[in-house]
Amino acid sequence: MAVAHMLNMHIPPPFNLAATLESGQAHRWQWSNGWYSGVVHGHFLKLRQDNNGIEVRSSIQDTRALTTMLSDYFRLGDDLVEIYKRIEKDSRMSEMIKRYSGMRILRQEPWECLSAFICSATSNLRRIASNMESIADAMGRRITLDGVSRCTFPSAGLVADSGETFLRELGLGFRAKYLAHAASEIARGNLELEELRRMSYRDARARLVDLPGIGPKIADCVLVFSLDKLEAFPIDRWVSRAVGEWYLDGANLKYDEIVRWAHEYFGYYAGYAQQYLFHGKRLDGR
DNA sequence: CCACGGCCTGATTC
DNA sequence: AGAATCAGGCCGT
Repeated sequence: MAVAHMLNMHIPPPFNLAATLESGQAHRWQWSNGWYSGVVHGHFLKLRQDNNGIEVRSSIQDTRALTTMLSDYFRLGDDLVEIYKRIEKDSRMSEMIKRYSGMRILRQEPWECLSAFICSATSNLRRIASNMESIADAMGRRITLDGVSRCTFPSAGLVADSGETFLRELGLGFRAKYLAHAASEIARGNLELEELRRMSYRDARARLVDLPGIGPKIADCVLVFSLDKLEAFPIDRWVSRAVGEWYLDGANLKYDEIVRWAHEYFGYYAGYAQQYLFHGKRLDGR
């Protein structure tokens, strides 16, 4: 068995690993004995926050490559202090920022992110994670670290080859058709997710919404959590409640009207504002 | 354009 | 206990 390599990586405060990994944006992190374990870019990683940043255990010996990968994944280029200044428009947001200070938006792999949010329709975090794990276990490549094994998330080509029926058997329900279709579009070369990264928010979103089973909410999630569109403002039931109760006094606005409001009110970093509203409202419950 | 039922399925609620 | 209800939506009518 391969030996685990260790790395201590400095991350300037504020940084909150737990809030970042458990705020519903990524779906394959598991907590056990003080460590978060997950698979990023085909590598099995274990992470633990310490005073200086994070401790990392992995099979990667090239510390420079690992540091670059994590810096990209955690979007360390985003200056949280500056972002807070821009979105802290009121005491409510101030409270959320204080409570979850250091929660970052991740830069996930687009295909995996798209898959997760296709699975998210009328589902819940536990089941989304279960679906993602089933897909990985069925088609991914098995990798081991510290005696534990996980699987990489399979390529769109592999998922396309597996087919809708197989995905249904994995428990995706009506979402199986949508995931199979998206996988097929990518495998055939009709859709290149990395191209969306270079497009404007509007154009990239229009391209995603074009796919069956992908509406504005799922598109916005993929755009903000994997394609660098920090102005995307996904509105699920929690964000809808938060905005309705805290800002719009129950006004019955439609999805894109709320998005427009969010852009005017929070500005470019509306996506970050959304993450704090979502996390806060969801943990408060009901 | 708007409203509403239906969709898979597993956990939770009644 | 067994049946409704509800989950980080979207589609078709």
